[in-house]
This record gives sequence, C-alpha cells and structure tokens, in this order.
Amino acid sequence: MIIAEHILQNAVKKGITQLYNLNNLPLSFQKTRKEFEGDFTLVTFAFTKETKKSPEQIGNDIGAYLIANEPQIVAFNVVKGFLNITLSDTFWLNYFNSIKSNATIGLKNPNSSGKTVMLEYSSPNTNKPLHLGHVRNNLVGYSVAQILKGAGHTVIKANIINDRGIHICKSMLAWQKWGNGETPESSGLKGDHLVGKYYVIFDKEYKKQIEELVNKGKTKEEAEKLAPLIIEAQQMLLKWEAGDKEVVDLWKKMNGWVYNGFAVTYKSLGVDFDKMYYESNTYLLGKELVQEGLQKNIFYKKENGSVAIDLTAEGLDEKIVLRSDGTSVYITQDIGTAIERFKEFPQLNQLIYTVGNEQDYHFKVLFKILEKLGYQWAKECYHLSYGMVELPEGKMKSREGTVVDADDLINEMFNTAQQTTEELGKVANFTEDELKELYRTISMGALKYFILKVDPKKKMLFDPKESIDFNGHTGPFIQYTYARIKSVIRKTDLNFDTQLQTVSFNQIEKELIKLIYDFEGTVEEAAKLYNPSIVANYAYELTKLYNRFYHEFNILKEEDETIKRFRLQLSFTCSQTLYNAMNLLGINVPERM
RNA sequence: GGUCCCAUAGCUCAACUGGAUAGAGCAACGGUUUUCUAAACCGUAGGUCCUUGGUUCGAGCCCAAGUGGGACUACCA
Repeated sequence: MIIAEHILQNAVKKGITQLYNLNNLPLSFQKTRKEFEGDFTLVTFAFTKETKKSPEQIGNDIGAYLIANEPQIVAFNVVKGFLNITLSDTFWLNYFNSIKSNATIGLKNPNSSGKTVMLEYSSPNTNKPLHLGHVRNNLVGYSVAQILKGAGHTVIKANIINDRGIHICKSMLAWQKWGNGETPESSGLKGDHLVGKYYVIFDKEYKKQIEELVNKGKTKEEAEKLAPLIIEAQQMLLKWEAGDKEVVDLWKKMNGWVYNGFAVTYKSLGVDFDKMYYESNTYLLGKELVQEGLQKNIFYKKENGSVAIDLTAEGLDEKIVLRSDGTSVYITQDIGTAIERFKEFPQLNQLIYTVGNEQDYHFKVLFKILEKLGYQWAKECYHLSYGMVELPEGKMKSREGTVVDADDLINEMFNTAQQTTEELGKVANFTEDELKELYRTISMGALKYFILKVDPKKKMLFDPKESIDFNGHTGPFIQYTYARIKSVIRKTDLNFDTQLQTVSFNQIEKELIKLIYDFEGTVEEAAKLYNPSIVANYAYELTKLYNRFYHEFNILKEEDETIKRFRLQLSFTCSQTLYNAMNLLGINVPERM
C-alpha cells in the first residue's frame, strides 16, 4: 500500500493544522528530482495564499515539524518553494524486507477490485492477413488486459470477427473466377494470405473494369457502381444473406482457411481471447432498438424513410441508423451488440473497445446514442483509441500493397534474433529447441517492446529499412538484464530466511529500492490511463539503474556477508519486478541468453 | 466548409498531467573486459519544446490566434 505517501500525508496534514490552523489543503507529493537531496518533495507555493507566508518559510516550518514529530523522517531541505523530505534508511530497509520475496510485487490480487471489464481487441476482417497496424491493436489490447488484471480487475478479452460483408465476397468471387481450386495445401500459402491474394486480385480486376467504363465515357462514380465485378459481388452478398448453400459453403471454406492462418499469427503474438463474436451472428442486432428509439422520439423518420438521430446539439452531426430500405448500417449493429453484451454479462462494469483513432467520431456517436437510449452503463463505455502505424511514405494501405505484413515481420525478427545471438556466441550448450524458444522470446520481445513503449494514443512511425533494434532502449536489453541477474543467482544459494536488520546501503542501492517501490503506483497509473507505455518505460528505468549497480559493485565477490546477501536479494527483487512488468506487456523473459 | 488529433535533439520517443537546470535510445566521436553475461557501463557533442500573444509565484503542458501535417465528416464496413 503506497506506504510512504501515507506517512507523509498524515504527518504534513497534522503539521499544517498545528502550525497554521488550516485543514483540508490538498497535498500532493512527487518524487524528488535526482539533482536534489531527498526522497519526496512537497510543493509549498500552493499554501502561500492561505498562510500569508513565503514558500521558503512554509517549507522550513513544515520541515522542522516533520523532523520533530515523525521518527521516519530524518532530514529535509528547502529550495525555493520545494520542500525535499528524506525518509530514514530504516524505513526503506523495512519496506524492502516486506516485499523482497514477494512474487506478485506491484500487482493486486486477481479479481480483488470487484470490477469486471470486457475488453474488445483485435477484431480482424477475414479477407486479408494481419499487418503491422493490427499488430499494434493486438499488443496494446492484450497488454491493457494484463495491466487491468494486475490492478485487480476481472477482464473478459473479446474478439469480434468481421466475417461477412461485401469485402469478404470480393475475395470469394475472385477465388471462384481465377482460383482454379487453389487451397492452402496446394499452394503452400498460409490461409489468410491465400484469401488476401484474391482480395488483391479482385481489386486489380475491378479497377481495370472501371477504367474501361471511364474510357467509354462514364464518370468515375458511375463506373464504380456499374462495373460487372462489383455487381456480381453484391449479388453474392444477397445470396449469402438468403442462405444460398453454394455461397455459404464457399464462405465457410475460405473463412476456415483464414482462421487457421490467424491462429498461427495469434500464437506468435502470444495473444488470446475469452470470448469470440462473429458479425455473421450479430449483424442483424440493433434493428428492433431503432423502433424503440423511434417511439421514445430519440430517432426520427426522414422523408425518404430512413431513420436518423440528430446530434447537432452535442456538436456532432445527424447520423443515419437505418437505411430507407430498412436495412441496418454499421452503427446499428454496434448499438445492438453493446446492449447484448451487458445482458449476457450482468456483472459487467465497463466495456472497452480497442479500435484505431480513425474511428474516434464513430465511438463518440455510438456512446452518445446509447446514453440517449437511457442505458446507465453508456458512460462506462470507453474507446481505447490508438494511433496509426505509419511508414515513412505515409499510411499503410492494404489494397495498394504498402503494408508491413505481420507474419513477414515476425519471421524477419526471428532471423535477426538468431543471427545476433549466434554472433555473440553465448549459447553453446543450448539444445535445438531451447534455441528456437530463445529466438522467439527475443524477437517478440524486441517487436512488442518497440510498439508498446510509445503512448498508444500517438501515431508512430515504422521504417522497414531500419530493422528494430536489439540494443539500448529495447526489449532485449531488459531481457538481457533479467538473464544476467538469473545467471548470478544460479551461482549461489539465495535465501530469504533471515531478515536484514541493519544494512547501510549505498546511493544506487537506495535508488533501486525506491524505484521498486514506485512499481505499484506505476501499475495503478497505467491501468487508470490504459497505457502500457508507462510500464514499458518504467521497466527500462529499472533496468538501466540495475546495470549501473551491477557494473559498479560486486555481488558474489563482496566480502561482507551481510552486504553480499542484501545485494543478492536486491538483485532478485529487481529481476522479479522486471518479470512482472514485462509480463504486463505480454513479453517473456529468458533465464539465459 | 465543419469537427477532432498531432508538432520536443539529425532520427525514433520520454518528461510522473502546471513545478526545480526538458531527458533516453539510435546515429557520430572517445574510453572501459586477467573480476558475477560487453545485447552492458562511462564520457563528449547535439534544444528558439512550430510561431506570436495571454493566464500564473511558475508553462513543453492551460487559453487565443496563426503556420504545417494527419484523421474523420457514407443510406461503406
């Protein structure tokens, strides 16, 4: 329990009451910056108005009070409006003793918060393989789920597969026309790639037809609607909706290929789901709710028969929720599925959608509509909006082939990991299987860390010409440090039997303990903000500091037995903290590398 | 046209949500290994935090205007 802040809060509160007879001033402590002496800092500018004293005076008053009245506080200094407070070494040692052998350091007990969250992520289309943009979605979604679990929430990971619609029919039609019965087995292609190939073929042929029509004098818009291929695809969609056996069988067959392909990619990425939804089952949901909304006058019928909602008062536009022919649009089914999920899971407190920021507007509208329909939980719906992954030349576009394919990238990373490891030549006694496992761990560590270290909200750049690094601020650096600690521990007997009573630790050791102390708050903050990058950057800070420690001080060769034991325990606790932090990111750490 | 997002070192990203002298990695340059894993460590160099005004004890962060970039604004999904 964030014990240090607790002590400071209470002591300072009492002090202010006694010194100035003031109550309920908001106190906020921050970590003291490295350049200054101290552990925590109280900013005293905030109290100048109430106390009518200078910030320096206030700092000195409170500081003196703390020294006199709180035995755990041993020193203070004042710089301008900053009161820097130092806690005793005993306090930090006690803290360390209390957590050092705790495997779940920083994490709350599973399901202890009483809050249940459904987190939807991944949500692929079944007409093409996954690319780097999807990878970011999967990694962010999975990591946020891990972090929310770490914060004690119950998390249901959900995936809604976009398995129907005109885009699926495009692949199907192209395969029918030009596929010659090709299968994943006959072609040696991964199922999702095979289907994606025909999606691209469709687009190429479709563009040809458009061009021909334009040459015959049609406008581009007319040509896009008149091209025989698109008309055929639309007919196929109608047949699918009517349950036409031939179309449905083809659809099942090709979707099956895609699912097999996705399963491989998901396994590589290390992501999984508790609940699968399929749009082919849910796309009709929401229609009857439109009737309900009409009766409540939340929606209105337009002259042409379509149904809409007016959100101009909210700063949004008018939005169609049902077409004039009575069929639904995308948001209709989103309304339906949201309601369905809260019915299916009555204990649900929150619904999180991991979807790119290009859909910010869509979700604003969706949540507003749900709110207007009177659902109390509407305000607990949250769009976990992440930025696009861009290439140096701009956004990735599937149809134009300017995408970084997920499987290709994963394979490349694997090869780089293998090559780098072989060059370093430290794995002579690994078996073949152990090596493969190690390359997987390192390559995915590099890829995942690369993506998760940046704030999900921001767009990020990926340059395929520059391979993802294995040195510096990277996943492998953290993994290496973990393995390094394990290597030291393997050489001796680590035991926590006796508590350390008195150890005078050096500056870096104290900083390490303080940093370990920060982990719990870091996890809480990351959970509050749905932001894995906070955990990623924390892990890096701890790693860097540990390496400095490792370089400057001996552990096994230390002659003073007490210090040796302390350093060993401290190293272990660092490794455990790194393990937990990386686990929140979905990154494995190797025992040796 | 309207709405929203973004702009920090040559490049990729931080900055604990308004606090102290804006930090890392990569790239460049120099150094460290008979010692627990050199995927490491130490050092040098690199900044008009897009611009201009405002708010305040204090602004990279808040407000206003401008510049540049992006997304959205379908009876597509």
